[in-house]
Amino acid sequence: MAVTMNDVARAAGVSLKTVSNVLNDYEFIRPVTKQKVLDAIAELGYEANLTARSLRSGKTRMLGLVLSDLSIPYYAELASRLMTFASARGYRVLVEQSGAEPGHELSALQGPFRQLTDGLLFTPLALDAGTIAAHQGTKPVVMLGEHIADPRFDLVTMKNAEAAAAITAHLLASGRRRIAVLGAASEDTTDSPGLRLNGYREALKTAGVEFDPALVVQCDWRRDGGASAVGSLLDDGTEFDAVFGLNDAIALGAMHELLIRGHKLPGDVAVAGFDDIDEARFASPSLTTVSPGMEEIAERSVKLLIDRIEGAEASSEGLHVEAGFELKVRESAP
Amino acid sequence: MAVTMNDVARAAGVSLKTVSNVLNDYEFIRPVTKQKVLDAIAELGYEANLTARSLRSGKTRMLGLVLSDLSIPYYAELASRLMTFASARGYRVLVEQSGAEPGHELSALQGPFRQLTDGLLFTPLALDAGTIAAHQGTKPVVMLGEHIADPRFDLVTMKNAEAAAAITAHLLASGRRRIAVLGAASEDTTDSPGLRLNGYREALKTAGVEFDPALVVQCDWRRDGGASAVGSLLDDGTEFDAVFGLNDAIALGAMHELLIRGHKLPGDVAVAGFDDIDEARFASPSLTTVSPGMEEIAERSVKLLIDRIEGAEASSEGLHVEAGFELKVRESAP
DNA sequence: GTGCAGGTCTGCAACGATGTAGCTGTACGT
DNA sequence: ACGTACAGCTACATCGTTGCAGACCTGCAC
Repeated sequence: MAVTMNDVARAAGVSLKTVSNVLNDYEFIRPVTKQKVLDAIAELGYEANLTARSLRSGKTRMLGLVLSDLSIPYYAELASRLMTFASARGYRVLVEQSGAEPGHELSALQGPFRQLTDGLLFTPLALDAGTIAAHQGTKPVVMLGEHIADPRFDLVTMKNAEAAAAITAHLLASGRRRIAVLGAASEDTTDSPGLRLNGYREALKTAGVEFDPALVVQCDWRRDGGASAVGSLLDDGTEFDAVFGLNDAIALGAMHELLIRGHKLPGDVAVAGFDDIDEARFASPSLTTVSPGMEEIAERSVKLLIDRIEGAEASSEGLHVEAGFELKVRESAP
Repeated sequence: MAVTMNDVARAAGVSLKTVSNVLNDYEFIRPVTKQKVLDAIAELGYEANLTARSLRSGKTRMLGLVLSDLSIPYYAELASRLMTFASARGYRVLVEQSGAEPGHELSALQGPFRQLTDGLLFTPLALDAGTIAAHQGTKPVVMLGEHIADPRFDLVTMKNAEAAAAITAHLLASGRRRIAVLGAASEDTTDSPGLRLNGYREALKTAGVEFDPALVVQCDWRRDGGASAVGSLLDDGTEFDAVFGLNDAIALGAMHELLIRGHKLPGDVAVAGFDDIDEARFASPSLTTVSPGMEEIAERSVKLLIDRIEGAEASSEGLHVEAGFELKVRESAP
């Protein structure tokens, strides 16, 4: 059996509660008493039982992180950083994979997972704002990403439209005029595909270049999505001199397909992505992309969530945070 | 306040303990009583308090996963699969990043993290077997990877030597004779660099090709490690017609550097890796590598650990499991 | 009719911590 | 000298569940 507070109390010759008070930094304890307790703790090798503490206090000191799949590099890198920041504030992160399925997202929001955590970092991909609002419960939730931009929720996101516009402007500045966009989804402008597409169109308008719907291709946000999307453009005979993948995976997949089919990069086609995942730097050619400030997103979302949990952030409105972005010009689109 | 068992008991007109018995599938309950309880649970929307259950039962139904860094693709993919398998058996996975630092590994082994989990999936990178044995405590631990091959521990690993030999043999079969090895560390043959290097040497011996120490280069197991390692070979003027990166990241980094310096792949140099991470398929050229059976590793390690936790696996000896591997021949070394 | 087995259910204690209330003793103002 | 304030500590209840022991009932054997 493990050492309990009771054992410590007996060894130190004080009451159970005094041990608890020492551990919780209660103000009014004589130094001599405190020392007796600390000595007893050290001698017995006592460690607080976190489960018991959770039961009594109602806090677990864990943050829930809901994302679709940890094997997606963007999420893996984000999770890693979130854990680091959470750890610095004395919290752990418990990850739940939703597979982007509404049922899983909902059960992460309401089910036992929720009980285990004091607050949620939530990347909603399948649920809409109304459903989330109806089931979010009383513990704090911070939204990550931009699928949900609703004043009711706290949200930490990136400057999707501005960054997409900046990278499009970069392609235009290098003389490209027919820029294919891969990965667009609906015309919905509240999610990241929509916002990025919007940024692209804004940049075209600013440059006075006409928008051509034939250059916009839907595809999965994965490498094979990008590969087949650019493949279909080539097969259709659609002309283009640049490709903007709405994320790096798409761009890398497209680059791969273009190289296989014998196109020269960036000579024939310039390629740009979005996210600045690690491998963008090491692709051949290295991928021009935009870094959406993941470090900042991780830091600020953890801070916001913990402040909500601990009551330090009391505003009743949802706070919206947008991290800064940075253009990363590399070989694929100099 | 949340609904408790007491509320359910009152609503169903039975005792607290009967509700508990229903939830725990106690054998001797009349169907009619069980139904009353289930109805009350449904009506009140009762959900068991996991913290209280943990305190009472001493089980958390969480598995600890200790790895160096979740942003490393291999670990991210492994973690994702482990979570899926654990979830199928009703367990969650709590991840701890050690940064491969001995202090962090040790605290994951002994500290509060351990309390929160019923068993540990441990990737030891910095600690030696003796230290681990001295601090592993009483809860089950399953080692992942090959840093520790000690009969005292359960171990799930891959066929490092055999797989490395197979891929080396493949390079030899295609006519390559001077195969550089990137990522070797010490001469230690118990860790993965050592085992893979050994497999390489075995394959050379079998083919009657002499081993040349000049072709073995130490480097970090990352893309930039591979890039600078192959760079130093080129700078030194060492001749080689193939590169075997001891993992895919090294191989991809090397490939990148070779392409930048104008070498033709696989014409001038064939490149092979190890791990079959997702991006190996999508690199240009796509990377020949060996798949170490990650799916199998994930499945069997979770099964072994949970069987230990639940007492289904009682052998007192450490069990050693080796997953099968599969050669993935692609463009970089056809 | 009594004894026994065992199905069905109940009550109490316990897991290990924290919250609340209250009990002392000293310092201080008047 | 006495009341008050508060530092410093203790005792007890409590969080929501499960383990243990036993009560009660029914059916069957003798």
